[in-house]
Amino acid sequence: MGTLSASIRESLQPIPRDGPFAALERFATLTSYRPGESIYRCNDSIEYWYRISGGAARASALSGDGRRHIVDFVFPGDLFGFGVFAGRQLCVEAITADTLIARYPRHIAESLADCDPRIARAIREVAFDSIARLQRRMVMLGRNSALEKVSAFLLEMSDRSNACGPHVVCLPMSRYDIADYLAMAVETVSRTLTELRSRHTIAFRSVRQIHICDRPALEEFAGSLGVRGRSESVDRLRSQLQPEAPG
Amino acid sequence: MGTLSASIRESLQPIPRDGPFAALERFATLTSYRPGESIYRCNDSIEYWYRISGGAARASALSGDGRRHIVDFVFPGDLFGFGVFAGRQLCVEAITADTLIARYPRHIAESLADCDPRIARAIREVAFDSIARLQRRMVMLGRNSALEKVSAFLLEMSDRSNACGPHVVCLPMSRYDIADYLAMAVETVSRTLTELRSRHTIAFRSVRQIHICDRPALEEFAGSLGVRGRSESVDRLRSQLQPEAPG
DNA sequence: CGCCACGTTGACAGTACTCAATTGGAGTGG
DNA sequence: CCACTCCAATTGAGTACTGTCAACGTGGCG
Repeated sequence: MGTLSASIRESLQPIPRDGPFAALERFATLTSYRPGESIYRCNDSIEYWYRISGGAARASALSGDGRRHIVDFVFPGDLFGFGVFAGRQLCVEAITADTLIARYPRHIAESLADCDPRIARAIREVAFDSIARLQRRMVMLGRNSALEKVSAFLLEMSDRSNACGPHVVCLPMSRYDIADYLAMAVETVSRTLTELRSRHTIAFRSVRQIHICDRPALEEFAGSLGVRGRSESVDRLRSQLQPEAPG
Repeated sequence: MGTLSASIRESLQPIPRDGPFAALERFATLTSYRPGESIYRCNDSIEYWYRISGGAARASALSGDGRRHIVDFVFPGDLFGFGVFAGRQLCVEAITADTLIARYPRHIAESLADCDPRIARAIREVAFDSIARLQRRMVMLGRNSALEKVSAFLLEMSDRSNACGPHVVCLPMSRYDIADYLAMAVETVSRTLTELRSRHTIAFRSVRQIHICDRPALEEFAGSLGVRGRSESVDRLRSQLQPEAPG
């Protein structure tokens, strides 16, 4: 755990002092959270936007039958909380020790956006990026194979939580978190990881540190239209099969 | 088909001449599309925002194995195309006859947003709503039961495509579209609808017009945290089971 | 009338979920 | 330092569900 928290501490993203959000930083409130601690509860009033600057957190919703659904993991640099809690059904909890969160009063942020078009534009950018990422995740969730889901998940984590080395993925979350994120049973997650290991696609440095031995194979499993956009492969596919596009 | 297209024509949302988007309407280009026609192809350049004012359309992505994933259905009044096509992996196709689309040049919209904070704010609203809706859909997709997915889908359509009567849902899309939207096989969609009918939860007015006989039962199947937010039931659940929240 | 796409139903197989037991690692107390 | 506990993670066996393949029914349209 010592190594992990050290690597996380190294990945601390300083609150930017320039850029379009600089004016906003004056009104930020910084708070540190312990693992499992709630940053945002389901029925809290929606008065803030958040930016995570260190650690990791999960945004989860409770389903009717008591099932937990993890809607998103957030990593240093990510903004969240704008449209996220419209229905007030989500709560956000810290995953790692020393999760550092900056909180911005919503009405102040809105006012600043009204005055400064650059801020407004930057907020739009962030929102649009969120939409694009959510849609890619939707495609990922739509895959029915466990192998596809887990492979795509590892690739996504490899891109987003870039704490460890080039081919090493640090997973701050538990297997249960992964299961609730991918909408599958914990046992299946575990089994799939084991299978990937036996295929020598990945290797375990520790339980939560995974070495990607064969990234092309992983991308193959995840399907070419994975979480990351790869236009060339999509082009190739589009030429190969024309689904039902009429003139 | 005559009845359907009539009911759709009645649901035509006129382009608003007032409100925050009024200034934008001067630059709108109106186009009508036939069923299956592409409004936006995968690799088109991203130069426009779109507003659908009549009919219905689907936004879909192609997966690596050739599978089609429908990321969203859009109905009259919906705006789309802002962050949607960041990865250029989505294409949008009309579903019904006389699908009417207004197209706004992106750079003009952005400029107007820069000048008028009300427009910028309105765009933010739309984007945030999209995010919230996408997250609710993510939870819906996460359900593993076919009954839950289809029930939640019917409730969502009942709320969004409010063309028909109070308890009647018009489904402009095919069973295949529904299957690709819910990430399940066509046959399972059909079987589940049949099961709901045999339970007397729904009834078929026609193949694409469904009468909801027992809405509470449908909501029960969909799980209380469905596509629509119901705080009270969530509260009840939260008090019943405390998943793993530490102090 | 026949074609075609859509929709439904049936039989079968495969995959993932459930229940259950075991292993492993971290933290605590003797 | 070791035993003990607790929880995460893994593995195993059996079941239920859904996907696949196939056939059939249906409605619109040339």
